[in-house]
Amino acid sequence: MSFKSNRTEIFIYGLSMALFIGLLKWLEARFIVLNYRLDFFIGAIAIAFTVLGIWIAHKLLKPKVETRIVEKEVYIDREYPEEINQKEIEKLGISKRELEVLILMAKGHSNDEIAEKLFVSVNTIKTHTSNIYLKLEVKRRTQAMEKAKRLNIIS
Amino acid sequence: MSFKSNRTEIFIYGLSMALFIGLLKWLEARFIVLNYRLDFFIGAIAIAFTVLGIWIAHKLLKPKVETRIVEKEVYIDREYPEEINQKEIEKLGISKRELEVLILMAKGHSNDEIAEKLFVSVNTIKTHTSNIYLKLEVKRRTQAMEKAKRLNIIS
DNA sequence: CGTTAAATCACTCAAAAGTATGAATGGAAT
DNA sequence: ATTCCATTCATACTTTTGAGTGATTTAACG
Repeated sequence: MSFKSNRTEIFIYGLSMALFIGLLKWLEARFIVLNYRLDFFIGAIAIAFTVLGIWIAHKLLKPKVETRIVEKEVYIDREYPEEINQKEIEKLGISKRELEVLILMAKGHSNDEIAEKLFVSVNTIKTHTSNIYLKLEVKRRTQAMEKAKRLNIIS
Repeated sequence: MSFKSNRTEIFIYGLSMALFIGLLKWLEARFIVLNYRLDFFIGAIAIAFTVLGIWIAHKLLKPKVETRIVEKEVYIDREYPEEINQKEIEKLGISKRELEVLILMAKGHSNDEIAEKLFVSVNTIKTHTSNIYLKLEVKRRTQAMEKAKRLNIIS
């Protein structure tokens, strides 16, 4: 259980305690309920202090912090378009060949055309594209194009 | 104050109450503390039930939730925000709806996703895309993306 | 009122793209 | 020397996309 350091609440609790003790003393001096309704009296105290406990717990308990991440769109006007790309490529672990494929892909070429240009089979291109999608964390070729351009890893 | 519907906790609380009453009865029968240390006895009960109250509050009360919003900056590229070529769109005869489809397409959405976003069927989207390809004089969606961006008809 | 363009949808067939898995090779790093 | 990785390729299967055709509805226009 963790508490906030709220002196006012602690003071109120202490004051309540003092008041209850005072009340008890007064009742004791008067001999009103002590003999006949001791059960009831103690029950009342129990209930009262239970409620007090609930109240102070409610007051003093640290609220659970729920962190909510809100995406804030920040528009940037790029002045140096060719600056970031190489770092991003390395960060994503995109290989030379994959980059070649990515560039041709972004120009709008089909897998067959890319395969022809690079003198390899379509299957190879498919493997490359799949790996590109994994590394770019996308599902489709269009998303790969979009993300690659946004990250400036292609022009 | 709102409670979770946890019967076990309520049962435990009731049991505690019963145990305390039983203890009280036993002490009363024995005449041990009632005369001498009544203050102490009642103080102990107060403290015990305060603790109990804190405990049940901790257990049963819905946790306070403090929402902390953390803004995560998402950088969005906006090189030439206002230079979208309206003339080119008109020249190519691309309609409003086709432009909507083209924009979503360029963001990397599949036909299914676009259909869902625009509340129409996939067949409709296919018709639109086909017409877009005709008007842009391209064969594939990747080429459409490339050409549309090159002509600045999309951002 | 008829024409026209835009938008809607369906259906079929075909091509392209993507998934999953396995495997061979050769170069670089340890 | 052996591990690691990039590159290559294959096969089988699924999903997505595209082509072609036809049809309905609605709103705008003269």
